[in-house]
This record gives sequence, C-alpha cells and structure tokens, in this order.
Amino acid sequence: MTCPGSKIAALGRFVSAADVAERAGVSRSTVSRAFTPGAQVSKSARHRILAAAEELGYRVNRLARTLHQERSDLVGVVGGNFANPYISAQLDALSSALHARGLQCLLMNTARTGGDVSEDLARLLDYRVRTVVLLSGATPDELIRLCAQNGARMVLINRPHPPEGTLADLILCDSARGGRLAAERLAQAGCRKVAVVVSGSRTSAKTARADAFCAEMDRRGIPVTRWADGANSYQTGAEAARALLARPGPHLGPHIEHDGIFGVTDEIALGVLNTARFELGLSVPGDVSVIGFDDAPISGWASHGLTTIRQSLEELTRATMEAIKRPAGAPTTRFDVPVHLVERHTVG
Amino acid sequence: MTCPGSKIAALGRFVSAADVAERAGVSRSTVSRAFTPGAQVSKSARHRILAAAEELGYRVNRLARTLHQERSDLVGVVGGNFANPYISAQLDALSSALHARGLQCLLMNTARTGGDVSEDLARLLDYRVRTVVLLSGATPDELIRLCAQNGARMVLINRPHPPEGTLADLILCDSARGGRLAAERLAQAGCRKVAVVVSGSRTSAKTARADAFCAEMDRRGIPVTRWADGANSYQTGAEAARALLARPGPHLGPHIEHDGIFGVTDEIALGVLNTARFELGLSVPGDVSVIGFDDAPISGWASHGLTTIRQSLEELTRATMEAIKRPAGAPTTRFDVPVHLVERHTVG
DNA sequence: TTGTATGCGTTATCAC
DNA sequence: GTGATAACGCATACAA
Repeated sequence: MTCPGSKIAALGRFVSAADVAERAGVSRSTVSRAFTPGAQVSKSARHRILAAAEELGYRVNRLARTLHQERSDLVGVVGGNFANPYISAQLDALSSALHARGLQCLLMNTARTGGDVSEDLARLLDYRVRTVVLLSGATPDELIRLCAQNGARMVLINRPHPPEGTLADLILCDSARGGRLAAERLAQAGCRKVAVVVSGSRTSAKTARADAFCAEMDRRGIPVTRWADGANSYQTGAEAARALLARPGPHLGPHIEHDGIFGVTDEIALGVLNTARFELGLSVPGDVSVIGFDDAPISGWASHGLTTIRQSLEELTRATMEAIKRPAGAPTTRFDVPVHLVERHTVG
Repeated sequence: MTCPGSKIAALGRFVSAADVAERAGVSRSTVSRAFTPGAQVSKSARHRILAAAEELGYRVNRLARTLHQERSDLVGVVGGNFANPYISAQLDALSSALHARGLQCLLMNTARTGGDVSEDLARLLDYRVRTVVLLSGATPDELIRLCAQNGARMVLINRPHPPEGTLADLILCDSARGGRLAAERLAQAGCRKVAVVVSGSRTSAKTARADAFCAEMDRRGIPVTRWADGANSYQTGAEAARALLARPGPHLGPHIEHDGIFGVTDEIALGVLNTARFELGLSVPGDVSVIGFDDAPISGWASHGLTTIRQSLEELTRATMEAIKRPAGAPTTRFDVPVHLVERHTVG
C-alpha cells in the first residue's frame, strides 16, 4: 500500500479508531462497523476505512472491546515448570489450539522465586480471563473463590477434586489405572522389592498414581518403598536413585536395594534411569527396571527408551479445548483421559 | 473474612468498582483511590473498601485501566516450538522474570497448522502489548511496521537484523564466535571431513552459526558438507545423520562419511547423536564427533553428555528483561550474549 | 447507510 | 478527604 521507501508516520502511541475515522472521513461508529462482522456498512465506506486502517497500521483494541463483551478472549494458563518435557509439549499443543480458536494464552508461571503464588494467580483475574487452566501446581481456595465470584471458569488438569460446587471442568487421566499398570508391569518383570518416586507436593494427581501403584503391589505381596521428597524434577529422580539403589559395600550402611522403580512422571523416571545407568553403573533393565508416567517426547528418544504409562497429549488437549469452549453458564464436566502402557526397553 | 460455610454470592459476571462502592457506601472514585498507590484516602474509608472488595472478590480491571495508561502490562512472547528443550527453558525463565516485574506474558505460538503467521503476530497488537519478544521464527516486515506505527517496542532474540530504524532491541549471542569455537574443537579432535546441520529456514541467526563454522573450516582446509533442510527439530538431526553418516556397503552408493558434525541447535545435535549411536551403531566420539549449540538442560544429562556451545540462559534472560524494562521512547540497544565451549563427551 | 449519544470499568481533574 | 465529571477506545441502540 505504502510506496517503497516512504516514511511511516509513527504516532508513538497506538492508533485508534478515531485516527482512522479522521483519515477516512467518516465517524468513529462507521469505523467500528467496518470491523464488526455482519455490520451494515456501504462498500465504498468500508473500502476507504480499510485502506486508511492499513496505512495507519490500525488494529482493533480488543482490550477496550472486552469492556462490552460478556467474556474476554483471554485464557489464563498456569504452570510451575514449563521446562518439564511433558508440560512444555502440553503448552505447545494447547497454545496452538487456543490460537486456532481465536483465543489468547495469558501465561502464568507460579514458580518464580520469592513470589506469592496465590496473589500471582489472583492477578490473572485482573485481566478478565474467561477461563483459568491449571496445568500444574496447587489450586488455592482463594483462586477458586475468586473465579466463582467473578464468573470465570476453571479447567483443572490432573488436579485434585476441588470443593463441591466449584465452577471447574475436570480433565483427569486415569491415575488409578496408570499406577496399577505400572505395578503389573514391574511384577510381570519379576521384581521383588520396588519403589515409587513422587514429588514432595501432596496437592496433585501424582499422589494418586503412587497410591494405586502401592495398592496393587500390596495386593501382590511385593514390598514397596515410597520416596516422596523434592520437586517434580529430574534432580528428584536422581537423588531418589542414589538412595534407593545404594549397593552394599564396606563403607555403606544397611543394604537397601530395589529392582524396580516407578517414577510418577517421566522427568523423575529419567532422572532415576540415567543415574542408575551412568552414575551407579547399573544395568537397566538388567539390575533394575524403571517405568515412568506421561510419555514425554524425549522418553521415546533412543537415548532413553523409557517404558512408561502414556496419557495421550492429543486427547488431553482436545478435552481441554472442549472444556474451554463451553458456554459461560454451562454445567461443569469431567473428562477422563485414557492411559496405556508403552513398552520400550527399561523394564525386564 | 467470610464465615466458614457461608454461601458466596456469585454474580455470574466480573465484580466492578461500582459494586464495591455500593457495598462500602462510597463513590467509585474513592474505590479507585483505595487501589491506587499513594492516593489520598482516609483510613476508615480504605478499610471499609478493602473489606468490601475482599468479600465480593473484587479485582481491579487492568484492561480498563490500560485505556488510561501509556502502556499496558502485557508483553507478547512469540515462539514456534515451545517444546524445544532450550526454548522451553528460556520461556520458563522469561515468564518468571516478567511476573517478578509485574508484567504479564501473552504467549503466541506461530506453529499452528494452517494459520497465517503474519496475522497471528499482528493480533498481538490487538491486545496492546507494550513489547513483542521474538524467541524464534521469522520477523515479518508487517509486524515491524505495525509495531513502529503503534509505538510498541520489539525485542529480537537471535533474529537477523531488522531494517534500519526499526524500534527493536537486539539480543544476540555471538554466533560467529560460537560457530568458530565449534569448528576449532572439531579440528582439534582431528576431524578430516565434517558437516554442519542447520534447519531449512533462512530467516534466523542459526545460519550465522553455520556460516562461521564453514568459514573457519575453509580457513583450515577441512571440507564441510552443509545440510540445510527441515525444521529446527530432533527429527532433522536424525535425518541428517542417516544421510551424512551412511557407511559404505554393497548396496549403498558413493561412500559419504563424515567424522564430525555440528548441529546448530542442541535439539538437532541430539538427533544426530542418538541416531549415530543407536540407529547406525556408531561410536561417538570414536567414529564421529558431535557438537551442538545452546546448552539446553537435557544436553548435560548423562544420557547425552553433549559437547556444545553454551549461550548463558541467565545472561540471555537478564538482557531480555533489561530491554523490556526500557522506557517507551528510549533508543534501541544491542546486547551481545557471550558464548563458550562446554566440554563433555561427544567430541574426541 | 450513517452519525449521535450512551455505556463498558477504569483513572485523572476538578470542585467542594 | 471526597464526590461529580470527563476522558480512554470501543460497540450499539437510536435518530436521522
């Protein structure tokens, strides 16, 4: 539109509909109409307006538009560890799907050092998000209350059940089945003394995976050690491995040895796996079997070949989008994401 | 504040300052003052207002507030592959730093299938973002123009130089030095025929890494094959490895063999590494040396031990925040992030 | 078809 | 210290 080499008139501020109106010689209302689908504008006016907008670089201010609408286009997405291999894949898929629906992704990282998590989450409401999606972390009662009072919906992914009456859609992978599958697989491999590694936080579905695992092992009479400490991280898996796989030796204390370990997330399991193999010099699955939960992309890499319980990212994302797309007043739903065993090379 | 068990009055819409004013028996103006730092309000009024706000679950509408302010608190963060191990770590650090400064992160994923990237990026301006940060992907002229016309700043991270006069702060890791370091290291390892693997997109600083690598190899008289195809992904590295490391055999064509490969990102290099080791049965660094660029967290895992060129994530994030914090009209800056060789176990 | 007037939720300016 | 009033940028009912 602009001639090559022509100077761009920069206002130093955002261009408004009034600027466009002036340039196109129409009223502000007509400009508004030109950008409102289905509104009545003459062809010639629309043409002039669009040309003026193009020249000026005008874009409708959706923040101001939100003042008139029932709901904004903003979806708050909350997580505490976007570098986690599964969470990052989830975020990648979710943000992409949101844009395809014309929604925007307002990211909230709850892991910042020294911050007040509850206040950070509440801040999402300052931006009038239509929905808050929790990928990880706790669900403060404060947030539940605020969302309810302001008519914002919540989508809880693999989070514990909120109090009765909360306006939250639930997306849950079948933790019970997943934990059981992991236990069955280790039992089938002939493990005699196993362990489960779960992060210290008790506010998550990860506990349910561990519980189901322990229950199934109990049923089979196989002793289980439960390691619950630290964050949901590679490092936690590494530390657990050092403690759980200590080999007997002259300088060591009591002989603690496990022949099967279930990490409740792939990141934890990968920490266990690599520490066992490369730091402790153990053979996996020869000396010890390792199984994870998630099926993060890197778990399938040949460098890991981690046997794991898969929760389908596609299903998870689809269910999340379905929940987000629900009308403002719709009743809450619950969606169960199926899980299944992905057989690779870390269980004997 | 509310009695336990008491019902929460839900309006089905966002609570406004008018609601609070009514409940507290003051005017809207006074409510506004109560939430404006340094404004003049009596102790008793403030007390009543905060109590009413707390009960109702009121939060200041920052979207409406933005209408009055020069700039919004929204920072647009653009990326095309948030599952990439380095990008995701970068996003994790950046989003955390933004929140610590009271800024919000509006995420834009440019990788969605079938979408118009340029339109998606332009959409960021609909939300009056104060700054657009480009983590990856191209920098459409359209976006540059729109930002200039609307007074929004840009921060380009490892992107090619924009046209003269663009209001963009540049954050650049020293690609030339990095590429040279990689070449020197492979030469030092005694490599005789090397290759560089770079993604197909030509709109990025990744090309500069490859160029510098090639130049240094040329200077040393070591032949270089340049593989430039596909995305910045693990898969690209895997495919390149298959082609570049084909071993001579009865059914194969000409003998193409390289003894050193530089992947311009760690994700690519890891694809090369794993394919060489686990699919082609080669010894790394015995048969072939592999070196990457980024130093993503997983590159340091014992399962990889990738020798790589590190661009400090801390420095990168700090520089990015410095750029974001600049005043609206400040002149643009350029920050160079130092790189250095991280010696691990994939180069002989 | 177009322009005027009003309202959305906030802040800033002005009287009181 | 407080309340009325006018912006901010937009959408829309209403008038022309």
